[in-house]
Amino acid sequence: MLELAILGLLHEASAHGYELRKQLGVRLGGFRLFSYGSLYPALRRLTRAGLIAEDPAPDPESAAWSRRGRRVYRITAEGKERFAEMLSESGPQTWDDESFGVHLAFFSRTPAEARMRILEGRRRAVEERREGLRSALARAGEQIDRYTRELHQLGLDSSEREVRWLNELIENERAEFRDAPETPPE
Amino acid sequence: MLELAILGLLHEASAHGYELRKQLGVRLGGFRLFSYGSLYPALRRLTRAGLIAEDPAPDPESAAWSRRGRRVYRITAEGKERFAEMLSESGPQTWDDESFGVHLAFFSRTPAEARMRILEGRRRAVEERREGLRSALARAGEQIDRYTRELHQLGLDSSEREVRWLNELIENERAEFRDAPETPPE
DNA sequence: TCACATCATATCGAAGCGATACATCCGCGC
DNA sequence: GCGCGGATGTATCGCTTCGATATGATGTGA
Repeated sequence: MLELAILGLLHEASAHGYELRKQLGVRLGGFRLFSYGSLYPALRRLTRAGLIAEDPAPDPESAAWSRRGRRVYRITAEGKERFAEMLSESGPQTWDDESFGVHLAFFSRTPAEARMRILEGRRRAVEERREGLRSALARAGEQIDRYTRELHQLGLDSSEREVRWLNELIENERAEFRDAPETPPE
Repeated sequence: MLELAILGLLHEASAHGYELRKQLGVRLGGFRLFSYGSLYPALRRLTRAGLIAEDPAPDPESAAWSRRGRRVYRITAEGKERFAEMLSESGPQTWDDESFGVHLAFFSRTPAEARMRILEGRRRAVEERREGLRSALARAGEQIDRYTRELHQLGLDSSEREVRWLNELIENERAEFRDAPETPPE
């Protein structure tokens, strides 16, 4: 997850760890902020795997870039390939809150069919949750703790909203695809 | 988090691991389901800490209880104490989605003042998120990726809803407290 | 009777967290 | 021009949780 996000950001511009973390906060709308304890190990993993590489010490001329201690990373060709693969993957784990959010953040780089698969998968997942909550609220009725019931109600409302939101996105995708069956503009 | 949930469930009835996990799914309205890889280590941790204890092999008479391999746990006096402490704790981490959900699931065992602190803390946290999303949507406007903007919009809507939901709960608490200043019934 | 689902415990490696440590750099008050 | 606090920046530690997987007992129904 973090690795997908890092590759996505480095795809746009080289950066160092600290900055990546800030960017991530912006891109993911604050719904997710990875800790340094995740970030730095991830950067090392990616480097070891050859998906990113550390930029050499910068030109001493450009003083702004040469702050001591900074380690600037760039994405490699292999990294771009892997990124494209990951973007298009779609499975149960792709549909959970976290992973879906990250995928959406890089959706404009995702091929149209993969976008569709991911949106529909997410919809199925949210619908399941919605049905689970519905039946939990239906059965039980009074015997369940009132706070739990409130929580279920909030969850049900938000699932319903998200399904509607997904329906709109999906409808949009379809419309766009009708207008431009090849890779849609972005 | 898991430990709080386990203590809470065992407070109500002794149980074995597999069953605890199922119960957790019900109690938390499916919004959270811990894996076995978390559960069994947690049970061992709690046992080592003396907060729960393994029930001795059950009376061979009661066949239903004596299924081989089952390890039934009960909460100890120390565990009950610790549970009460944990319930009333309130800090930034108490206010994140997961932790808040678990706390809410055992809210009827939580003292009124602690309930208030937790609800208000959660409200502050959600309001912060809401403001962050609002300003992200305001600035940028067009330059941000449209999918990201959609995600932000969904997040904003759901924060707004949750704040309203929290306001109602808080108002309820206050009303209840006015009617019965000592420990409210439940 | 035998196959299949469910019940049940358990462990492994990987990923992420929160805290913390430790430097450096920059702007601001003095 | 000096120092100080806050932001910048990298890094690691111990811990929790996850998902996959192994293993076997028990119930159930064709």
